[in-house]
Amino acid sequence: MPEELDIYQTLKFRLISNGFEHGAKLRAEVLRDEFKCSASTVREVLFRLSTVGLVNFQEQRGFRVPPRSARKLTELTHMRVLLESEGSVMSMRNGGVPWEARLTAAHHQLSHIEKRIHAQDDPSGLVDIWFSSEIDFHQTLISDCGSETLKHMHRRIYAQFRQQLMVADRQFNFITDNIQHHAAILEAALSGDEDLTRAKIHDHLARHLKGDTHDA
Amino acid sequence: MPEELDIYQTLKFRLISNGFEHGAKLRAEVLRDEFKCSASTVREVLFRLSTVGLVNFQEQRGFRVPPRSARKLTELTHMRVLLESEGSVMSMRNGGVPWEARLTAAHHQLSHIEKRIHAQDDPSGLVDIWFSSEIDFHQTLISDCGSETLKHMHRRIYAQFRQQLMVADRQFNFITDNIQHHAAILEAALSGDEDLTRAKIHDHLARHLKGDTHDA
DNA sequence: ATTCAATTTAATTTCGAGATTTTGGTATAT
DNA sequence: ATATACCAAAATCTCGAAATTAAATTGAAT
Repeated sequence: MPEELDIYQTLKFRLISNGFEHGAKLRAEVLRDEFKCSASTVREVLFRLSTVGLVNFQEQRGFRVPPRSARKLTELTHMRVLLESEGSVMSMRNGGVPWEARLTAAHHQLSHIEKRIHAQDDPSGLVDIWFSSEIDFHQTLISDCGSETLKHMHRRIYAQFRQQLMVADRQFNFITDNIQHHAAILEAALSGDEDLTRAKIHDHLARHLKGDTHDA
Repeated sequence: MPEELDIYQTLKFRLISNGFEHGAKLRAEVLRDEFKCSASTVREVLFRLSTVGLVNFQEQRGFRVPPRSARKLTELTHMRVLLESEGSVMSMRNGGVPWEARLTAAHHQLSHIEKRIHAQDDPSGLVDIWFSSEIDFHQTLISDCGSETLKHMHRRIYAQFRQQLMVADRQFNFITDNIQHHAAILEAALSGDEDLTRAKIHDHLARHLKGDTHDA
């Protein structure tokens, strides 16, 4: 049984959902106890996570959680805009009606969650569902771009973006805007207007592009 | 001594310069003899090369050189156009005169090599120099984009592009076009015309884009 | 008191062997 | 003849300890 995959997934989820402190050291000798395996195994997993950019590795100095950096978040946002815009436009050309159907479905699901969150006082129980729905929508957006390379890069960037973005806003004060943003992206994509779609994707992420004022 | 770095660099160079057959298996137990080290060490190096996308890794099935694929080359070219266009335009805005100076210098060097190649019958001795000059020019193009993330992604993509692109054209029949392309990119960048620069970068790489008419 | 060097401590990297899994071939049954 | 089950060979993965290197501490000198 590739138990290593479990360790990989567990660590990845924890890294993305800020289960570690930014900049914290990841010592294989410590993590071995939690997963009841050898230090070498943890080491390999950490190497693979550095593949995805979720862990920093330095020769002779071990592994660390990437430090929090407003600049990096800006850069990652910029890349997201670039990749998602390009991928969406390509999907609009290649995907056809089946893609529009899947995008509509993904948006319907996301919209449903976001409206529940918006109506609720304590949305903490919906965080995980919202999280995966948000990923799903944005991945569907670029799913028919025809380039595995682009999608692979986007997965990397998105994961790092999540890791950088501390969701301190547990009250989801941004959810009102998000509902409109996502609807606008869907509408633009279905209308076939490429420039408008690019613009709406940019607007959706714009708040992360300037100086950071992204928590409450 | 971090002898592992030597192994990494050696293998990386060999992978990029097509020192292995595409799709070939990379067995740690075999490579250990060449580098006179343990199989585990080679294993780690291969993991790190899979980080850069130069080696494919599959659970329980070891490491392989990525197979040759026309589609992948197209995708990588597309990413190069996307990243280099964006990075160039950002450099044009941020870099100022110092960047223009460095770009001019890089082009001068590259141009010199390419003209020598063009004039010579057997340019095989100039391959390595041309190779590094070409990298340098394209990296200088995006060097002042202000995003380490973008540059990091570009390095990955460029290395994979090189790996995919079998330089079967040992006679450098493309060199005539390349001289004009590179000059056109330089001229456009110095003129400050962003759209023209994007267009020239696209034209330069267009021959690797199959059946896909990219936007202008 | 501060700086620098030597020493001690802690962490990382390397290693080869044993355990696990895949692969390839052979035999048996349908 | 095809398919399935089983077995042997080879490759991969895991492990814990030894070797190497970085970090922390101590101590001496300015």
